[in-house]
Amino acid sequence: MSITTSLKQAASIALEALYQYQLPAENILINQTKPEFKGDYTIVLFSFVKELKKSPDQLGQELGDWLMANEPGLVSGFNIIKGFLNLNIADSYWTGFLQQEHANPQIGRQVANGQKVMIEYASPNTNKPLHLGHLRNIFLGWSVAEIFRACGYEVVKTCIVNDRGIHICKSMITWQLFGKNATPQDTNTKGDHFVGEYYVKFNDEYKRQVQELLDAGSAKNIAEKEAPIMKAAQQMLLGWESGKPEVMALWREMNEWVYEGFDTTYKRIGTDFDKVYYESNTYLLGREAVKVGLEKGVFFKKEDGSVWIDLTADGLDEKLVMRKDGTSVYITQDIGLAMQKYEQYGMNKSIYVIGDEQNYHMKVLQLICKKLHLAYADGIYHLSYGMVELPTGRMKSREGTVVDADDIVDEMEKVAQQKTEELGKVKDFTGDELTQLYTTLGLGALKFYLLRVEPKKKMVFNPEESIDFHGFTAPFVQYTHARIKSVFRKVGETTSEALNPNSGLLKLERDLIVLLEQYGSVIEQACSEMNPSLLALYVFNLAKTFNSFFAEHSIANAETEEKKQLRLMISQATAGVIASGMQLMGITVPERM
RNA sequence: GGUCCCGUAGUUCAACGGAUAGAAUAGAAGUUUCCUAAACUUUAGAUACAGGUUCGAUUCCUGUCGGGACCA
Repeated sequence: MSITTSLKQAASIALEALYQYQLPAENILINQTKPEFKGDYTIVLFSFVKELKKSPDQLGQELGDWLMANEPGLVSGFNIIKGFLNLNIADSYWTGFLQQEHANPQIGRQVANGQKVMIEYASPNTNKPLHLGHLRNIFLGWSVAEIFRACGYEVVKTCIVNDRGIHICKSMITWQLFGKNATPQDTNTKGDHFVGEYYVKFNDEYKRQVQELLDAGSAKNIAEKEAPIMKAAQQMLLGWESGKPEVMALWREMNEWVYEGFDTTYKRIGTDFDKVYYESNTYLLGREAVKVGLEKGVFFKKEDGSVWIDLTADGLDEKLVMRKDGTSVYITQDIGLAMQKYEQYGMNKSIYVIGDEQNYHMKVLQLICKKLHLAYADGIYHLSYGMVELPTGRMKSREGTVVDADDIVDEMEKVAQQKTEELGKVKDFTGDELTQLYTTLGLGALKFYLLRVEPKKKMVFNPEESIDFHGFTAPFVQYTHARIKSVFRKVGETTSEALNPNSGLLKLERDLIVLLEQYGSVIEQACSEMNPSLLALYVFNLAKTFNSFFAEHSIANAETEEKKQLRLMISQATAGVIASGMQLMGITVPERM
């Protein structure tokens, strides 16, 4: 149990014992004591000072006395300033914690809880390569999956591939017209980039044709409709829908190229999926749901035969769920897929990592599932994240400002290489070791950069800042880990001797143990908020505090053997928690750098 | 027209309604006979505006101004 939980429970019992006042432990507010005051944790008294009709000073004194008398293993002293009861936690508590946890690889993690969570992320279209926005999505999805696992959940990672529709037909028709049977292999191009080029070319050609028609005197809306290449793409979509063999063959081949490209990128950035859904298989789903909804009276039919749901009572509007020609719309497919996922996996929670432009859509999806009384409706969560913008504003494909995923990873690794060579600390590494280090540092920096901001907030990707490996970055944290490992290589391991609980702790030693003790709570909070940025913040603070400690106190030449052991244990625990916390963000840490 | 999100140091990010609003970068000044200076120490700098709720508001409510997303 965490120290704050223990303190809350103790305080709750104290209030009952002293004043017969019942206050659930979770309603007691405990903060970390501000550095300018004496103490480790602080109980904020204001919330019950009024109820108990006592002065904050008197209340604090009585509560403090009670805690000292009844929880001597926890509380060793206290002081009261205004309505704040500052508690000193006993040194023996901290040394006991350190003794027990310093070598525990499972530190902060929870045992299996029997719950299953599904996380859907990445979810690309197959007409163009992945970009920076996908990376934020993928890193978030992966990290949240790891965090749930650390909290005892069984995790299923999924991806829905948007592999059908007009967008892919655009690439297909352009390849047919201009591709001269070229392939990714014989042009030595990554498959997803290869197909993406034809998508770009489609737009260029389309624009050209529209202009041609405008010049010939067509009205704008006519020209946009009549451009031959657009009509051809639409023809192709019809061909796909009716299953024309030559269209299907081309579609399969081009998608295959894209998947090869995606797989290369996924592998490189260290991500994968347990189950991949393809929209070409799922886009007809959901019709059953429409039928059920009509029977239950959740949906209604208009005269033209289209089916709707009225959400005006929930502050939304009327939503179309099936067109008059009987074809389903996105929301219908999503309901259908949600049903299929649940049938296959029976998960307790289903998390969708999708950009915030879909907030409305996801709200509607969940609401409809609730109204249909689907078993898993309450388990649906939209992990909504904000757009990644450039300092110049939004990325726009038309203006060529989209940051390609492969390019940015290349760039980051190049910077890692350059900085490593400048410092020259690992000249004895083999080529493979160096390559691995550049990936660890470059990719780590990128992941950290994208994860350190709260997901729901939009963020600015500043290329210059992103390649800065100082301050609030992965390499800073990784460096701390490498330093600790270096100490152990030189000084040796910790002994199994028990720490003396009464030898006293210096401020920075104590600060570090206090931080280490918080790790489990941080994971828990990151899980309940689905927010990896909390971990980024935490490991950074831990590394920073360790660096101060490292500069201030010697480990190898500690004043006594006892101190040396204490500091080795602190170091070992710090390295372990850094590695563990970074792993939850999909970031590895080096032994040397 | 309707719904939703966001405005914090020059910049990028923090702060369950809690103490003197924290970091990082950029700026200024320092630290290497000693465990990795990708580090450490010191310094200066911010809550868009106007009301309200209360012991206390960056946080909650109302309005204004600015930015963004979505629905039709």
